[in-house]
Amino acid sequence: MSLEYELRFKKPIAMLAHEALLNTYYTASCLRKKAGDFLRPFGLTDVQFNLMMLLQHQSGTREGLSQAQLSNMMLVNRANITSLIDRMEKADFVIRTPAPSDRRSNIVKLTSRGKRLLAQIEPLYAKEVRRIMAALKQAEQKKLIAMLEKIRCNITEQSAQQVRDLSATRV
Amino acid sequence: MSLEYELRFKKPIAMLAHEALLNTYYTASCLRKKAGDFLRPFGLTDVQFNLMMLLQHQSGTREGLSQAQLSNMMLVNRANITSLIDRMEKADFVIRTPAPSDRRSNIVKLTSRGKRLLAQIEPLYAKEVRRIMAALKQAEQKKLIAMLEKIRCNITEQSAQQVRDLSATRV
DNA sequence: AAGAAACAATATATATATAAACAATACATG
DNA sequence: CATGTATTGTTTATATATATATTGTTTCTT
Repeated sequence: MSLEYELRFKKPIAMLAHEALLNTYYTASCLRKKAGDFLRPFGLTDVQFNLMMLLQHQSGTREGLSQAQLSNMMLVNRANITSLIDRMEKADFVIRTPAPSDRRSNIVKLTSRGKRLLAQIEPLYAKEVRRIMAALKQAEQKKLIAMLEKIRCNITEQSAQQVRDLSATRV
Repeated sequence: MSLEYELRFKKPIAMLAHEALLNTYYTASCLRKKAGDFLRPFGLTDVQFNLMMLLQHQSGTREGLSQAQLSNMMLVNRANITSLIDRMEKADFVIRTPAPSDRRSNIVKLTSRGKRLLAQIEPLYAKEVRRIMAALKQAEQKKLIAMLEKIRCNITEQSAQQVRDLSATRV
């Protein structure tokens, strides 16, 4: 099932590079939509579940992560972390506690309700992830990861033109 | 540069399948952010540019596409298409015209301003897409596309459990 | 130690995503 | 031809994304 077919395009995508890019974007979109459908019955969005997973598995020696750490880990900027955690605190999934060492910082932790819910969802989620990604053999999954890493590497790298533009503005 | 490193994870992602999924999602996110940065100086968002590209390259014999066609092609639902096109019409990039055959339907077309802007941006955009995707050889790009298609195919497919659930509700 | 720079969280504004409900129109079928 | 059903676009409500500006803290420099 090609992208063109799925999106009912009338004409093929002219550039292979563009087709690869659009496929990446569209697949991520489909994965998000699927995650949303899966999580909705539990009263969670994909972003909220992601945050809870981070709190559960990426906390350091002490429980919890600061909002800044969370926003770095989630691709969600600080502005959104505020309202996201507002909503999750209201739903009693997480709680803010002041950081002992830095009065600017909040440590976000899972509540017992959050932990219970996560423990319930996680095995089902893992099973569904495995089912979907079983489309690819393990070696293919590794290859996919490597290719996507290469692309990200080229995104961050500035083009020669951009470097020239920047140096021009500095004059 | 692994995902774990880029997102400053303290612990590795336990499941390969999950790592592949998160890589897909994160790479798409980076691509969108890059597109946003690239298009902002032109006063466009990535979604708006995408819509203009569809109007330019996917119109049939007659110029323009209906809002329903556009929303199918964009992963944006009808609700959003309305406000999206409101904004773009306000900015004089597109215009709604009544469909001759169906009084429910609007045909959306590029304005001359929209066409001029697109003509200006498109070659620069194509160049940047080629630069980024040059991280992969052509054969690799094809392989990437094929793998992503396989994943999407597994997303739409219902799991055995879901089928059981559905048939249960029908009783 | 005082000021500058960096950082954490919040607030605000705009632009998507997504679902759900609704009105107008088109269509299928008895 | 009448009626039920599907489709198109709009509206509303909630939840992200994103950038920018602001406030309170911390850290770095001198």
